[in-house]
Amino acid sequence: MPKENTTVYIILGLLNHEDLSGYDIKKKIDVMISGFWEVGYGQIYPTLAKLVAEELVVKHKGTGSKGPEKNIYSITDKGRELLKEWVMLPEQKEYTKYEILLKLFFGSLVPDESNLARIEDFKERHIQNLQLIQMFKGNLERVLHTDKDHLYFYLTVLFGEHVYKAYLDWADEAKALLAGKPGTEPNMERSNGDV
Amino acid sequence: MPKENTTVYIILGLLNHEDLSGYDIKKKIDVMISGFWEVGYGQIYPTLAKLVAEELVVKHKGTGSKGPEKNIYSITDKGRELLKEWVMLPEQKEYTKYEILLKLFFGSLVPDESNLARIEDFKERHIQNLQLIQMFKGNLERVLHTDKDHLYFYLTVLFGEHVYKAYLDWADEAKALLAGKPGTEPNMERSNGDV
DNA sequence: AAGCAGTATATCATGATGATATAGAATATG
DNA sequence: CATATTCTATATCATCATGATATACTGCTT
Repeated sequence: MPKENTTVYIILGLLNHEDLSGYDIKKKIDVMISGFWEVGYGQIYPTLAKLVAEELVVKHKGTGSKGPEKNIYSITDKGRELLKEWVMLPEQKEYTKYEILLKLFFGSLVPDESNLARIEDFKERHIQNLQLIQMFKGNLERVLHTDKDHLYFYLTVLFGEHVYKAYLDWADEAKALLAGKPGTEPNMERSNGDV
Repeated sequence: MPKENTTVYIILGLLNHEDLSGYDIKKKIDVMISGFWEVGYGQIYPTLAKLVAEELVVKHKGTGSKGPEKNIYSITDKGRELLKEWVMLPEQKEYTKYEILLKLFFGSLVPDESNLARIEDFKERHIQNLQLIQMFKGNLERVLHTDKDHLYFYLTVLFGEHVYKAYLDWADEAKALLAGKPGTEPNMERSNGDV
């Protein structure tokens, strides 16, 4: 199978709900999607041009609400069709890249304090992420039954919560192992990840 | 900060242990590193050429053991230095992209059976991954104290185990939520992920 | 002898990243 | 009211990454 431009479908999916400018699209992605798929301007604007050329979206001048003039994009029936086809496909790519694991993998090049500090950094960062996503989760739970879309969003938030908790659990175990302490094996007092 | 070519350091890190050909490097990465950072030939060969040009590695004809003639690469002192500098840096990039979450996010476009099947696919895939990594883990535990490098490798394997278990836990919860069943909240009989 | 697995290097089009350039509008500060 | 800062908005670029394909030789099987 050829390499696929996922940005196309993210944009179509967002435009399926409402008309947006490139800038709006970026903001929406940052808030709701960036947790599991990041997209930058360098991908958004060229893709929008491509979508216009293929008549999957149409571009029109935005009646400037505030700030400079916008280019507003709307999805076409053709675009809606392509979007739906994509969502129907079972294929689901997955990319994960963790520089921390690379550096740990080559960890014998540096003192263990470096590796421990690295793990500590990682943990602190993801404690923040977990708190943030749990706030999202709390807000969503209140409106979970008002709209089916909220449930789908909730599922992605739940995913983040599980994964961040796994990160924290791993960090604790890894620190204990590196510090040479025993007693991680019984694993009975493992943190439950609640913040 | 400018964009950094991580492949450079993966190659340097592997060559720091032993001389390898481009093909060997690819195999090593696939076995030991691809779980947290994948690299293809399209990245390896151009990077090797760049490393030679910068005198971080040297290329020499391999005395063909089997198959066609090899180009064998060795790290230089300059390369070793650069590698160590990189490992020392606290910076640790992280990319995660999950197409399944994108498709779930736009899940209202398709019937729920589609979404449930998608989650089931995801779960099956990662049950396989978990089994594989737990086999690795078992093998490593037997030699954990024979070499410090084994411990660092073990940490990366442990990470995978935690994350795959989190995936499976999430999949169960997500399926229950989509199927409309209550009773996921108490969360007392949550699978512990053992396979 | 033919076919197939594996070994080995290399390249290409497309996609993604991360930074930067440009510039007008809104808001705050003195 | 002038100035600075932030926000809005579009766009582009070099570099890196992806995934597929091309080429060709070796060793094994049937």
